[in-house]
Amino acid sequence: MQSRLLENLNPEQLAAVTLPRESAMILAGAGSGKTRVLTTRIAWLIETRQVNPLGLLAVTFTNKAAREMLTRISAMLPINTRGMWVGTFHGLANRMLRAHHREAGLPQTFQIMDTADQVALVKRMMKANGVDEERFKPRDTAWFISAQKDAGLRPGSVEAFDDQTRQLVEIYTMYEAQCQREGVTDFAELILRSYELLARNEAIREHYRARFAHILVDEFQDTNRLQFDWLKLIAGAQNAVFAVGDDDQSVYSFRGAKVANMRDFEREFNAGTIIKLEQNYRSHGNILEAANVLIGHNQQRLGKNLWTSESQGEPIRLFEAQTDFEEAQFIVEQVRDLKAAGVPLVEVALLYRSNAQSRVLEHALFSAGLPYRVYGGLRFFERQEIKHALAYLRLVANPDDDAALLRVINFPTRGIGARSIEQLQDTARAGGTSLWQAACSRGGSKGGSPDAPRKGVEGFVLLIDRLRNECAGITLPEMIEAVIERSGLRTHYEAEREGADRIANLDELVNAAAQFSDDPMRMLEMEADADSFASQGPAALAAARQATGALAADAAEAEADAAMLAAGFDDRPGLPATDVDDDFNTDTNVDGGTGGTDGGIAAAPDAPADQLLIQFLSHASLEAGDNQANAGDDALQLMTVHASKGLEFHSVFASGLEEGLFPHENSLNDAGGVEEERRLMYVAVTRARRRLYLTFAQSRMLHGQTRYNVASRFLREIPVKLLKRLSPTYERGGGSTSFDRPRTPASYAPVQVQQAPKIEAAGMPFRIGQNVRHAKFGGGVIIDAEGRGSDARVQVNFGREGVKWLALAYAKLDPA
DNA sequence: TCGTTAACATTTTTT
DNA sequence: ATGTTAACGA
Repeated sequence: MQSRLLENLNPEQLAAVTLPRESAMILAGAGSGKTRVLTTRIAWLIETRQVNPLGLLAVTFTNKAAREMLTRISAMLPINTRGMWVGTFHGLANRMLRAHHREAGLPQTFQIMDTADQVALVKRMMKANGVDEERFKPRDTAWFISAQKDAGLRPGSVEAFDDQTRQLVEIYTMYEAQCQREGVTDFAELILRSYELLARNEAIREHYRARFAHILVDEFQDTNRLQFDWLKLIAGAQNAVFAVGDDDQSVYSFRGAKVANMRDFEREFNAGTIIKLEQNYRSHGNILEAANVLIGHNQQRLGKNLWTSESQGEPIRLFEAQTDFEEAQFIVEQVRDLKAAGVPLVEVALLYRSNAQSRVLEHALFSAGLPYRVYGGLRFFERQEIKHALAYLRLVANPDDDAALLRVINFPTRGIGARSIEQLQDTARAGGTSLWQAACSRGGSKGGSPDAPRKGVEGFVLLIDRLRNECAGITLPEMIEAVIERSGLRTHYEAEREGADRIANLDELVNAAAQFSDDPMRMLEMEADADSFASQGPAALAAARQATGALAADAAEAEADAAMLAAGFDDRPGLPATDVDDDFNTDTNVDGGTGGTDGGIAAAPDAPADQLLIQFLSHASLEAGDNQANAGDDALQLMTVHASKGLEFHSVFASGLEEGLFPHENSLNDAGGVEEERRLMYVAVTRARRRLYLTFAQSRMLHGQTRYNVASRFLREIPVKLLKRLSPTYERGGGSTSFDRPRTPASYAPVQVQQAPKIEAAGMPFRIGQNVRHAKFGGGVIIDAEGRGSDARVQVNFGREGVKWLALAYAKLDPA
């Protein structure tokens, strides 16, 4: 009997879902049902008993994608997804490191820095070691360090041929040592550490290899070198890696993603099969054809052509505006029409290449009273008041966390100035200790009345100690409340003018902690104690339970266990997940185990709240929270093209399609830059189901200056027959005037055209901002002028051909 | 220690 | 234009 799961799959999807246990690459085009294939395969493998839910590993890039996957699996199968290894690279690495922290050389309470923390730490290291901050900017240096880690390189392995690099490596070395001292990691470190753990520890490596017979990877085109190697290591030679990706949607090379990984996959993972999913279920024909032709301009492709059974649909609407302001006006009008026509605003996306472009758009939308939502601002856990509160919590969990200490030692102010901190740092450096230890020894006659609130370092030490004691027997939300009150954060923000929002956010943090505490999905994060027993069948589970006595973990595993039994997954010999040697337990998973010798807080068997705190802090670092303003309402969706990847909308506006902006001028230098920009454009186009607007403006306010741009080359790459010009000022060749605009609705007419700056050359037939045509360079726009009469020269931006100065006496320039 | 001013840079971003 | 950070003076 054929499983119901397989109904309604097309032949390629079906083939992919039901592939035998071997490595395979699924080339899944935009809108081809990629996520469906991935989740259906997981469900199918489980349903047909080819694998135990705990015997597979599914990796994504975002928490959102991981959640989506779990949700869909739950909907397809009556199993408890708790305990399954479905998550992000970072989340899973974190989970592994918590379970084997000793072998990985980390304290169980190790903290994860976000990018800001990382930069701050680099800066501290540079300052402490007298590195010239002019020559090495902390941000760039942090970037360098992450890039090395993403390539799998420790300081010793980085090849440094020049002085500059040598010094960077030196900073990297110091940074690494400091991280180790403090017991903190950064994002890249999680994966690198996890990689090294697997590489060095055969028992652990074999354990996971035996466990994960099936490995599934989403968005493979976004993997970097280290992630690729990590997968290879954990898969081993015998396990199957089911990789799904689309080389045409690779738009993250700037952060280390290697499209080439898709090509290398076949060879290095022994991929037996490559399946292309080319049927698009999302867009109408015209949109898809535009996308196909556009991406066809790229040379570096694996090759894939999307098709649809849908009709051609509407033409793609092209609008050329005089100014960015006018462009925004146009969009407002169109959105109103769409709304009037019954299209929900959440189904309408307004995309742009860079965040700076949202400003004009927002302004127009706001004036028009159209509700909108901007994605990509500050995330919840990145807000300063939240980071402050978390820093106190981090100190409670691990006082050696210098970054946390520095953040809050004088916030709210308690009279600890720069000089006190410097002294602390000297003491710490001299003794090779953390700042906390320095503070304890210095600030510290432990005597005195404990209730007398003291100023200075001593008071701070007292505060943290008191907090830690207080946190011992209470719940996580209570801990956070205690921190907010005791630290003085609440009082501080209450006194601040704009503090109301911050107080609200702090209350929200308590809320989030309460929710987190009883969220079943929390298993996404980790289950440090009993985790590595989980795969080993009921017998090992029982042993683990008995050994640990850790209530939280116990309950969780028991639940998962029960679910397994209910689904009939108990003790089935022969499956990779169950035939792990028992001695693995005693050898490698010592935490909270029989020994009980671990000195860490979390090792105490009766300390579930501490475990919860560690989990919550990981959660805060790994999932920075929603970056969307106010959910719920029917609002227009504003975001960068990058942020739109993976989403789809009824109608899409792709705005600012101008040379220099999209493709972005900074991308023109680096190799493959334009191709990546084109892929980005491809992503933008393929977000639309029914209607697509492409808009650009001849002039745009950027960095306080008016810039004159020419239409993006990508517009020219889209066949004219697919386009409907709502403003004919944009001409492709042809000598006709750019302004033969037919009667437009009044609302489309330019509202207020920015007055072009005066040119000193009186009587010159050209103006700044005017479109011109050159026999050799093609169409362009005048952006500057100088001289007069026979000396007159104009500077023309020809887009693709670059910006050139031309003498009017010689150059054949025609008004276009 | 805190508040003001000057300098500065400004693609894309998840974890 | 704008928002953030570094340096400076009360």
